[in-house]
Amino acid sequence: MNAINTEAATGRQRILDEAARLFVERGFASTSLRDIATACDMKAGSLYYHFESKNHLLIAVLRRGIDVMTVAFDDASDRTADTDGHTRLRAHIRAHLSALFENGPYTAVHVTSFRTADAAVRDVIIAERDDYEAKWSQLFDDLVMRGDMSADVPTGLVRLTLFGAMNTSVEWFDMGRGNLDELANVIADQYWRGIQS
Amino acid sequence: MNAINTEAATGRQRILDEAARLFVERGFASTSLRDIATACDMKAGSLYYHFESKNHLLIAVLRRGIDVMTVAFDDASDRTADTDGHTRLRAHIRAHLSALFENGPYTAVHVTSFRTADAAVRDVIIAERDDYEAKWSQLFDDLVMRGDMSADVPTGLVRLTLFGAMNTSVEWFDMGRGNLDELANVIADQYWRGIQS
DNA sequence: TCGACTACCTAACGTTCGTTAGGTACGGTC
DNA sequence: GACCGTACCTAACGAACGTTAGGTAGTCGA
Repeated sequence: MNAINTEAATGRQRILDEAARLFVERGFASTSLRDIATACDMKAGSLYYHFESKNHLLIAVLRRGIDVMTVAFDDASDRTADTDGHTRLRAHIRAHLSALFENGPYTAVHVTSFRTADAAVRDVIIAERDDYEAKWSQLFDDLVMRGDMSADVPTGLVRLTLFGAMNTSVEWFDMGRGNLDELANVIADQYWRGIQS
Repeated sequence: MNAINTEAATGRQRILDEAARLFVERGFASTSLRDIATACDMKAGSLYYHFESKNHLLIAVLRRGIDVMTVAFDDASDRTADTDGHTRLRAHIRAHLSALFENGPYTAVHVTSFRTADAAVRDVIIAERDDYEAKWSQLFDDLVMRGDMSADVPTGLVRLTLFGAMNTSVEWFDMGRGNLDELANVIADQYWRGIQS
């Protein structure tokens, strides 16, 4: 499947892995096809056997990022659909963080390289990514409907700030030092209860 | 001073303005010195009269971004130091958003171009930017000390997620459509009270 | 009137980039 | 053993990049 093995894959999969890693590390524009090829023990021209351009490679990486996010979200929904609001929110936050840190660098590329991608790339990806954001909208709507969440809350804006809070963690969170469960709890508690005493 | 005039400045100031705007719009790596020069009605080589390299230009832009943030923060502190916790938090959130949207694109460059900047650039800037983050840490410490904020809250993590929530707004907030006061209120309420019913 | 200084321009340098055309080694199939 | 598709490599193209050396108009105090 999309298993992240202990050691590197080969061929097309290897290219996707290394490209995603480098896009997150240095940004899309600062990563050359020669950089990616070298990381795969290949030459730059060889990448064109698998991808017709650098932009199409980026599209493939972003697509996989959406897949990873979506699978994680749906899994969280399956596990917590019948629980209380706080538990559901925390599970979905944990799932998004999992997509960012535990299933390859694909989802993180959305955070670091989507904004400055060519309009042609963004147009292709936006529609697919909107489906993921719609899942979050539905989650918030459901929380309001069930009375778990205050109806006064502007769910659209809160959802956007929550994305910001989660996504920016790729800039400072260190999987080696920090604990992802703990981070998910902090964000969930903060969004649920607030920080006032 | 650093006034943002109705129309473009000249010389060095003009270069900084256009460079910051383009860095936010396309990203640092995707903005060429020829792009910046053209926006200033200049030629690429002329930029070297004012800046010794593209990286030094980025440093100058980032420095100004820190200035803008810091001035906004201190101003908010002066105005609300003696008020309640919620008011203080909202004022500082509003100040940060003001730095991002109302005082030129300088601060926004930190969000979009700092992460992928050369290590040499980051090293120069990090120390100066740490001072700004320390101001936020002190604010949180003070809120806890005065009993406004729960002592259970991990202020370090919450501060990082708050930065994420605020900063990512440069990707979706539209000054023409949205209201910055309203956005500041939403974020402040959410962080203070939470979203639970 | 004269240098000196400021603020640019011109033209080019060497490098790196995405991309392409044509070639090659190799495993499987008939 | 001829053939073929797969998965690469080699070598080069033109374009764009950051950067530099040297030139030039305008301003200004002496």
